[in-house]
Amino acid sequence: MAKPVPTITTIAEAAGVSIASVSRVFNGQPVRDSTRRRVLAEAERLGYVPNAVARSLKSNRTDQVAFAVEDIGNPVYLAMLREIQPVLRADGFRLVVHSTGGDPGEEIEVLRGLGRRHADGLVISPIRVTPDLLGALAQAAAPVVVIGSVPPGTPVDNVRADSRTGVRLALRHLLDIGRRRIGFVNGPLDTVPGERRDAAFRDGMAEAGRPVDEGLVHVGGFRRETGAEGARRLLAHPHGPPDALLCANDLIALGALDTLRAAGLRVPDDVAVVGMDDTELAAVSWPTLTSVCLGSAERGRRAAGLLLDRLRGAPPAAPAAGSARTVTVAPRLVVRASTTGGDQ
Amino acid sequence: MAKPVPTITTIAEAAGVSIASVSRVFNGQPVRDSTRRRVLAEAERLGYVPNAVARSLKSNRTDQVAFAVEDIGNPVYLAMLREIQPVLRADGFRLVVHSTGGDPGEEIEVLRGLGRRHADGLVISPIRVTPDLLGALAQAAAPVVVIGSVPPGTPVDNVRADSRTGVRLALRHLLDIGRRRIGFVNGPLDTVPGERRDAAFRDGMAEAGRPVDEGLVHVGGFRRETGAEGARRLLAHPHGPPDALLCANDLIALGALDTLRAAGLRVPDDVAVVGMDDTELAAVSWPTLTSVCLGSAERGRRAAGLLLDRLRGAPPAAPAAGSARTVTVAPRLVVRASTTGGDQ
DNA sequence: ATGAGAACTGTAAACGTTTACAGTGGGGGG
DNA sequence: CCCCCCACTGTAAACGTTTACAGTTCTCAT
Repeated sequence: MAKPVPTITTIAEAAGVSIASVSRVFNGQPVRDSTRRRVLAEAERLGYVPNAVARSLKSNRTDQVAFAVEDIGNPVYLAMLREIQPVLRADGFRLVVHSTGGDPGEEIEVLRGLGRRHADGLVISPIRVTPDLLGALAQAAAPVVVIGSVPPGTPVDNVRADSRTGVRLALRHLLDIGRRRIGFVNGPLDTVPGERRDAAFRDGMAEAGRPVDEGLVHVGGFRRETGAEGARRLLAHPHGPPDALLCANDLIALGALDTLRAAGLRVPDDVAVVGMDDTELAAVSWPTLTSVCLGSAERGRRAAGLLLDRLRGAPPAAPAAGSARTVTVAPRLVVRASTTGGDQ
Repeated sequence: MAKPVPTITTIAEAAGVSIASVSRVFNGQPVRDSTRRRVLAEAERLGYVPNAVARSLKSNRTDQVAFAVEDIGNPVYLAMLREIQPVLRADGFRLVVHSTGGDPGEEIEVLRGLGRRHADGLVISPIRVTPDLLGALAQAAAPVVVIGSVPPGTPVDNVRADSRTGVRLALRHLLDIGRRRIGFVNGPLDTVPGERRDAAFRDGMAEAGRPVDEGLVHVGGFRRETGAEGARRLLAHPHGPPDALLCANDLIALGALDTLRAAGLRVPDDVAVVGMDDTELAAVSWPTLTSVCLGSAERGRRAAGLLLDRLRGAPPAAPAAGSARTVTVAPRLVVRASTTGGDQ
């Protein structure tokens, strides 16, 4: 009852040709028509399927690309995944997904995996950029594209959002609709996005000539509870609640909406709320959420494109010194009811 | 400037031992301590990393598992993915994700991939079960677990939801809160979930002794627009709008909420709304959405478990005739504001 | 019919491992 | 002091392909 899996040799014998001919048939190389037919017939009859592993061993390609993020459930990373997958697939690559939980150790492990030849390339969006990670990036055994920011000089292609402009867009919008006391609820400052958004908020306020009231700044996680909790704290401000809330992502904004609603404050009449990332949640919440679109989908698409360039180009996998490319995706403010209250 | 990637042979020469010893060092087999140290030192120095492809060729394992769904962006599948990944990872498997767009051809292609040895196993959630697909399932070259229903006798482990009970829970709840004219907005009838939910709705109504008014049944896609459009049609019913709406998934329900709000109807006072799948959207919408949890997360977890059983067990990969296991996950009604209006 | 050349085919080596089997050497019991 | 056994190590074959090279068979012009 042992059913031996047929190999190229099995087929060669059955068809009375050499293994080279069988190989050629399956690689579309020139073969006499009668030979091809015989081989295909036997392959069909015996249920032969070429072994991709053996092929990889010779060709040194796996036709796989890895995608590593903190949590694939995060709508931002999901949006990237949805764009990356079809682009790679069109070029015949399969996608291996790694949810690292944000652990730099695991991220480095994934980078190592490139050396093991698990994948031909990697798109990674590290949430914390440690020196170890940078070291591993520099020595990666296959092309890597980073979604996010890396220090200048890092020899790696990268696609970044422009938080600074994004925050500025949001602040300008809030000022435009007449808000003056603007609160800010952010995620952890030791993450790249957290740190960026903090700096951008302060710069943006300075640009607008508004002092930052530390009593109106709250820092927590990029989670809904942080929004709820931050809003509670800001509402208790001695000078009364702020008239606008800038939240470092949509989840935080949703949490803030919960608190505001519970406190009986009207959005946007009493407090305008702006989120960031423009995830699908923004369109679903009530009121619908004005949000800064940082272009996750586009970042995913661009990253996949950059990676494919390297993958298609001959071996010079790692960017030759100085040839690392940086793409910056422009942010866009998507105005909804939580700041204008009109249409819903 | 060619930097030859070191192989087991390179290390063997550098350390003055045989390749067998190097191999043993990296596989934790008994080796004299001094040997081990020398090998590890050279490996470190030369940056040797074992080649997983070559290893796979010998061992006939890839340490990869594939997960194939229609659209990985769908919250239901995403919930599965989030559970599957850590379970498999704990056993050392990487996850290859396939978004098939619901094309049976692509699904069959993924099944074929098992024969090519792309992966050691597969979790698949086909949205349409065609005869071809069943054939491919029966002949899969590696263990497969189906999330969803397959005809009895199909030699494949599967994990299914219990739509019937789920719908019954929803109907009973709606009846309990005094609703009598219950509308139903469903997805395509030629998909497994669509067909199941339709049957369940009709059975459930029959059980409750309520006739089904076809004017209160709408069929479209599993999309938000279908909900909006279905609600519009049902509102125009000659006897007036229904007092409750059962929607075949949360997206449909959200669309319905949009329409109801636009029409000035109050939810749940005028119309109660129930969704299905209990995705994160349900908790975010306004009013928050009562939804039938069909246990996607648990289905994912169970599926991963079943697959691991097969993967760990010796070669009898395919279930021996009749040993296919079926797990049914119990549904649960999550009551929120869209039917009780209380807490929000 | 013959030869040149094209078109195809076969042989064998290589890809980087794992592992059965056959050494090799040293330590301890007799 | 010898021998046996054990622990370790080395040799070589195998995994299933691709491909350089050499060999074979055609085709066609002469």
